[in-house]
Amino acid sequence: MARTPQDITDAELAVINLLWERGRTTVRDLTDTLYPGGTGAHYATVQKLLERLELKKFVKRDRKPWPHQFEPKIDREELIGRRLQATADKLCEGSLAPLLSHLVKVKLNPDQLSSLRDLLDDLDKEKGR
Amino acid sequence: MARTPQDITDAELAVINLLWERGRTTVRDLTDTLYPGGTGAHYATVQKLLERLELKKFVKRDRKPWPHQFEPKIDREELIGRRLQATADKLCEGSLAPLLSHLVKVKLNPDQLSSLRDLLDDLDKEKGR
DNA sequence: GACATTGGCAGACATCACGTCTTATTGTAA
DNA sequence: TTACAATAAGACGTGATGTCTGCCAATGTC
Repeated sequence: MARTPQDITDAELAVINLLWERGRTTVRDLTDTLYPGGTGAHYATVQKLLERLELKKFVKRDRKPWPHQFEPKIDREELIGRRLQATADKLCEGSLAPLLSHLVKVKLNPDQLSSLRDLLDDLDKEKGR
Repeated sequence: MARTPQDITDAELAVINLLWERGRTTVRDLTDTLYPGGTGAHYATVQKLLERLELKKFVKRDRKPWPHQFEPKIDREELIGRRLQATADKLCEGSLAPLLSHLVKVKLNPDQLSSLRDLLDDLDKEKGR
């Protein structure tokens, strides 16, 4: 049985998290934040993670400026959707309904339930327009 | 950055999936279904997967009968919840709300939305009782 | 009871994912 | 051109994961 690689690994996630904050920045900036007082090795690590993220199309690299500028090509919302779908694929034959029903029945408290209801109402209004 | 091992791996999931169907059964039965006409090696593989699942408390082994009987200690629902929480922990600081809002806003079609509404109504009725 | 068959157990093993680091090359600014 | 920073390419160690071998224990058959 073949192993399924992660879309975005934990270390990669740390990088892209920062990218989501910064929007667009350099390896140097990311490294200095992720590893304050870090060595050249740390810098190379971040570089490698960005390289892999670029390969997987989760990050866009602008090679025009020097040094290169990086920005996320996926936002947190999309990643959430991707992970949810992956969970549904593995556990529910692709159907999202079981995820939803589990959230509603087991994981949500009354407050969250009521804001969910509000959210549904808002959507209805939009649709009605 | 330490890697986070899977709760249940893909190969293990194949086994526990079958366990969910059978409820309670033997290695032999699982192996014959998973690897029709399989060899002794396949049998040992299933055995090892079960051993690891037992270690991780996802499967219970009854050593009284011969051969041993296995049954799941976690059901699909619980595993879904676990995966959802893991996603929330990694992407939303543990909060489930973003998952929910993504599902509602992006992944669900009108039919699914309306059955979600029904589900909420049902829950309300139960609460009212 | 001796034997054949099946199951259990312990551990070896190969592969790959992942995080990290080294080294060499290239570009930039002074 | 010299010094320095960034890029590029790849090596490396560890551990997760899936698989398999080999040996012993339990069971059933004659």
